Order: sequence, then structure tokens, then C-alpha cells
Amino acid sequence: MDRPEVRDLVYFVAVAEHRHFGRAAEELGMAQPPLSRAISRLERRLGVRLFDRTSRRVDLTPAGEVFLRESGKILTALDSGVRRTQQAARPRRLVLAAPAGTGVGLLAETLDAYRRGPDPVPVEVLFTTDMGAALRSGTADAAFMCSTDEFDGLDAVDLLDETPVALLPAGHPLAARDGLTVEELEGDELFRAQPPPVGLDELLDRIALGEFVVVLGASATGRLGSSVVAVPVLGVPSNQIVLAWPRATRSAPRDQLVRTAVAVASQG
Amino acid sequence: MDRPEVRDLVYFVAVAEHRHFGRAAEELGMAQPPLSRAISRLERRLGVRLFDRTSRRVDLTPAGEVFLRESGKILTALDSGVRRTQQAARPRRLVLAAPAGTGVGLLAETLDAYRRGPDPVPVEVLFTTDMGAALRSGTADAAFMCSTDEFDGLDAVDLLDETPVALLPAGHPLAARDGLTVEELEGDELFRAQPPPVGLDELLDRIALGEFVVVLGASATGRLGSSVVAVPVLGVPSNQIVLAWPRATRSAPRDQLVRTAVAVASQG
DNA sequence: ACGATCGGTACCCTGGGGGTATGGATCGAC
DNA sequence: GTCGATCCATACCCCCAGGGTACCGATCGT
Repeated sequence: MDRPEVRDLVYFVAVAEHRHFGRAAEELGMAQPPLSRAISRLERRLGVRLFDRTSRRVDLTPAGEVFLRESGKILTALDSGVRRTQQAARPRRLVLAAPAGTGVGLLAETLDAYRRGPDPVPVEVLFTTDMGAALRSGTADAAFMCSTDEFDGLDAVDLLDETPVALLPAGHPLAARDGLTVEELEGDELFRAQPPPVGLDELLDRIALGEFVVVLGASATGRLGSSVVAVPVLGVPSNQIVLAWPRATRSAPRDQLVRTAVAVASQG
Repeated sequence: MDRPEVRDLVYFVAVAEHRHFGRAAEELGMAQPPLSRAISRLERRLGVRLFDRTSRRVDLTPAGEVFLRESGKILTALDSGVRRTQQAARPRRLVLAAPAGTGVGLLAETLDAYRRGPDPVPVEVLFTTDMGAALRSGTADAAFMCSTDEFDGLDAVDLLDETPVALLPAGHPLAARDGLTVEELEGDELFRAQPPPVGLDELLDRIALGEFVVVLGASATGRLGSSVVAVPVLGVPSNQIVLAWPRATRSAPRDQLVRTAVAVASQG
């Protein structure tokens, strides 16, 4: 079986996205006729018609829609594979992703313990809101995540439980309470507002402004300031903080970091 | 960024597996010098040395080991993507994978109901022991699986609970009992023997021969014959039978089959 | 009916990927 | 130590796949 080449996939994706050979060719920095031929060649190789085309319209066939999604997966796998390889080659270091705001607690202790441990390697911390994407793209080697995140393609170990706390603006009617139930929270209009996926600092600012209310793990309460109040939430399963990494990858320094994090979490 | 081509990955994998340029070139049906240059070119493009080579030895660098695993993933993704596309193009049909022996019960009812339903498409049943691989490679569109299987890259819906039963040779000391506990089973030497991953028929034969004892879902008891006995196991979480399909794929006939299976399971 | 738009076809040409010949390094045999 | 065998790299050549230009033909708006 002769496989399509990467170049063919890139061309196909460009045409599929523009639904227009001329525009796609322009984006690819080439002329339109070779692009037409490349697509024909690809269709011939696959034995499948990918586009319904007239001189006025270009549309994906059902098979074309399938191939568009598959091409995306393949090119993503290719790019992350290249990135992981390049990471493995350059002077060993680890990239550890974490949600902004995790800094003070477990993260700092883990890094500290790791650097004192055997054969430490420079660790770079990448603060992001999408740790999963960072791992899957090969940008990060490991990441602190919540057990509620999406773990497809990832492996993970549990580190510790966090009792969930509600973060409320200081003046909120429930802010003076010692504990809240989920029912009480759900009655609150601010709780129903979807918080945007931003860093902890901005989140705190917006809570202080009374835009919404969120439930987080207790470790986020290190530096609330005076305008945001944390109140424990009762009757909710506690959040697990986990350390995750891309499945089916090997890295001795990363494994050492994972072991260190587990040790720190269990004795902290 | 200029990406490596598929051809380069194939060449690299061949050399990495043979650890020998000459042999790899022979397998690829080409001469050795162009292969050497292709690998050099690939290394230059990646900016990474993949092999430690002398005139006597060829070894993968650590980065090369990483790239070998990643190349495998990429080529797998490519092949399954092509296969899914070709499936989507040819006259619509569904391939449904199932462990051998599932035939009698839920599978038959689901197929029957599906064929009587709206817009049915020809369904081909693929009996296999590795449903996950069939789904991930694009060979099958959906599969009956157990909740204990590996679901990475798959989506699934629960169909029904199966009370677990132990399958014992007819003459076994525990075969006359009405129910067993896990403790009783674990005391049995036959239970500790690892059963090989074979079809149900062979499994039954080997149980009858007294080679081992297994715990399965109750639906497997349709045609035990007289030499194998099923005894319910108490105090074990019941097995879920699920219907799974590759994540991030779309297919109207498959969705219809899934809906049918859910309906059949809930009213059966 | 005519022009504009757009994809396909015909033809040319260049460069990269493949072939052959050979060099040079390493290791085993003696 | 010498010689030969092995094996990867280099030098050189050649061919065609893939890209460019020119043009055709179909379709749609006016």
C-alpha cells in the first residue's frame, strides 16, 4: 500500500478549510494547478473522491469530512512527535505545566525536593490554563491537573485530596458562613454564571467584582486578599490533585519528578 | 517549520528496527547510500541526531528512541485514518467487533433490532479477542467490550450489568455450590493460573481439561455443555458490558446502531 | 450573450531522491 | 601487524515527481 505523504495532507487540509483551490494555493505559497493535481493524485492513491467540485463550488464528500478529521489527528501527532524528539535531544530539562496560582504550595515543595534529589535536571514551569493540551502537544513533560480534567491519552497518579471551597466576594450574603451545601450554592445566581478559563489572579479579581462565584480546591486560598472569602463546601466529593504525563512516553527525569511529587504529597 | 515526510519516517523505522543500514535498505527495496542520505537529511531537518553510528555499530540515541515510538504512533494514525476514509467512501456498511462467544445473546438481539430499524446498513460482525485494536486501527466501527478493558481513545456507553460467574470443570470441588466468594476462589490453584487470551470455545475446552478457572459475565453461559459448570460469584462488583467506538469520529449508521443497542439492553 | 471566475489540462523545467562506484573506518583472523 | 571483510559515508550521475506558466472549458451573474 502506498501511503499519502505529509505534504498531501497539508494540501488537502488547506483546500478543505478554504473550500477554494485558488485561496488554498495562495496560502500554501504555490500556484493553483499543481495543487489541483496534488489533490487528484491523493484521491487516486486513496481510491476515494474527497471533493465534489464544479467550477463554482468545492465541497467535501462524506469521506472527505472523515479524512479532514483524520488528517488533523495525523498532523498533530506528527508535530508533537517532532517536538518530543527535539525535547529529548537538547540538554535535558523538564517542562512542568501547572494552572496559574498553584505556585505557592505543592508545586514549590515538589520542585524543591526534586532539586535536592538524585540527578536533578533543570525544571521549567509553564503556567497555563490547558495542561492537557500542553502535554498532548509535547510542550510539557508533566502537569499538575484536577481529577475532573480530561485524561484521554494521559497517565496520572493521585497526589492529594483538596477539600472544595467556594470563593465569594467579601460582601456576599453567604460569605460569613462557616460552611455551605451545594444546594445553597446552586440557589445563587452568581454560581450559575460560567467563569471564563483565565488565570487565578484574574479569576480572583472578577470574583471580587461580583461577576461570579467558583468552587476550587483549598490550596488556592493562599493569597486571597481581603476582598474574596473562602468558605468550605460540604457534601461534595473532594477534588483530587493529580500529576499527569503523556501516555506511552518514557523519561527518566520525569519519572523521578513523579516519584518526588508522590513522596512530597504523601508526607506533606 | 518543515515537517519530515512519511517516507522519512518509514525509512527511519526500518533502520531503527534493523539497527543496520544495509538490511534496512534491502527490506525497503532500495540501495543503502540513498537510505544513509535520507536519514542524514531527516536528522538535519529535525536538528537532532537519531543514531550513534560507527562503521560497525548502529545504535539509537535517546532522542532516536523517542522518535521511534512517536513514528509508530504517527504511522498508525496515518494508516487508520486512510482506512476510515476508505470505509466512509465505499457503500456504507458497519463492522461490529465482538469477543467470540457473544453471539447468542445481546449481539443477536441488537443486530435484529437494528436491521428492522430505520435506514439499516449492512452489518458485518468481526469476532476477535482484541476489540480495542480493531477500533483504533479503523477496522471496526463499534465493538462490544467489557468495562475492564482499556478505553484510551475510545468512547463508550454502558449497556447492562452482568453478574459474574465462575466457570469450573464439572468435577471441581466447588462446582456443586450455589455461590462462591472471592476468598474461596483465590484459595484455588486453578484460579491463579493465567488464562490465555483465546476465544470462548477454546477457553471452555481448556477449562473442561482442568487447566484453569475463570470469572466471566453471566451471558457467556449460553452453551457451556456438560463438562463446564457456572457458579455465581458473590461480593464482586458486576461486570459492565459496554458498546465502544473510536473517539472523535462521526457516523450516522453507527450512532443508530449504538442507540439500538442501548434500547435493546434497557428493555431486554 | 458575454464576461468573470475557477478548476482542469498541456507543456516545460528544476531539484530532490534514487542508483552506482568508491572511499575510509573498524574489527576479526592468523 | 597485516589482510580481508564488513559497513556506513561521500561523490557523481540521472531521472522523474512535483511545481510553474499558459490556456481551455464549464458555470453563473448580469
